[in-house]
Amino acid sequence: MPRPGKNSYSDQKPPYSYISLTAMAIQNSTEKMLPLSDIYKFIMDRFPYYRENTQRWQNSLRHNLSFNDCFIKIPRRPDQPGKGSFWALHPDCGDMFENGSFLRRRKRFKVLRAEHMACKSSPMMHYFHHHHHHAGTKLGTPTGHHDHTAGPASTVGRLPHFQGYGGITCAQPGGFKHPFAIENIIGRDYKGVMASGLPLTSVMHHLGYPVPPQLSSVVNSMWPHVGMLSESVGGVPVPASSEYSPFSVSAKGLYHNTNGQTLPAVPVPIKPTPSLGPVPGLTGLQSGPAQLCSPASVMEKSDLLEGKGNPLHPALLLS
DNA sequence: GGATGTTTACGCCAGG
DNA sequence: CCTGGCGTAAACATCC
Repeated sequence: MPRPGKNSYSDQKPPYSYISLTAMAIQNSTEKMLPLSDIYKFIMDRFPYYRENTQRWQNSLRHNLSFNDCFIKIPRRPDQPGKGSFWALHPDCGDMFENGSFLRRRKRFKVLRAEHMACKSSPMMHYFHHHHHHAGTKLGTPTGHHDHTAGPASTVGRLPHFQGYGGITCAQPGGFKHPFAIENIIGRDYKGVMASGLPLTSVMHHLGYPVPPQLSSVVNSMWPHVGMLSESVGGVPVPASSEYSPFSVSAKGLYHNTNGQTLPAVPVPIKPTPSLGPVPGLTGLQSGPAQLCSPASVMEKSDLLEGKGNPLHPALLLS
């Protein structure tokens, strides 16, 4: 029984990974993208646990942003001052927490390495025919430890969904050379953008450069953070309500539902859920600073420690 | 110089 | 027991 007062259970470590915390913050934003400092702020506002040891967890969080392909960096427009880039969710990362656990995903989202190479050299197939075998130069850890960095050999051919930006990103039919030199437009940031398989047009659009309408419609359909520039998307309906679904990391999966199957917007816990419904409860967060609920509320908190079990957290039980 | 990104390395641990 | 996801430390680089 936690002492009522300064330190109560509410500053236990929340049962969320940095990835889920960051995804929450991004999804909660109206533009679906946030600068790093605002991600920090979101987390610290809602989780007292993260008001301490900031150096430690913020380093970890930055590591996650860079390391995980599910996060993409979007450069600031000239009219948007501030430090650092915006961070958004890769449109193809889908529902990363469909297993109901916000601590561990079923599978790490990785962008095919071949997609990166395809941007540099059009014939790409020979890349992983040769390279992934003597990849010991850089990707294999020197000690022969297991491959933490999930190199291309382990992911190639493993992602059935990454299809469809290739046409937009760099491999336009007939070897399309982008009309504007993107390297000049966005400077050194183009590297990170291209490396994440980000559609070229979205960057151009975001930066205020003209984008052919037939391309921008595709872009808008899967890039809500680039949207708002043209509200009517030709032919592709953007579900307006689902973008605010509680913790709607999965909502993006709806945008390009490959087949008829639509994913549930709300992850349903598979793990033993001791009490309460499956709603992870982020519903009221989309607008406004969302006051924290009083610590008298529902949680069991006995098994919250170390994050085992129920993915609910009192700080998220809002609205 | 501090904030922001990138990368490598390693330990822990849950699941298959 | 092995694999892979995650957290953490740390050493950089870059940009304001």
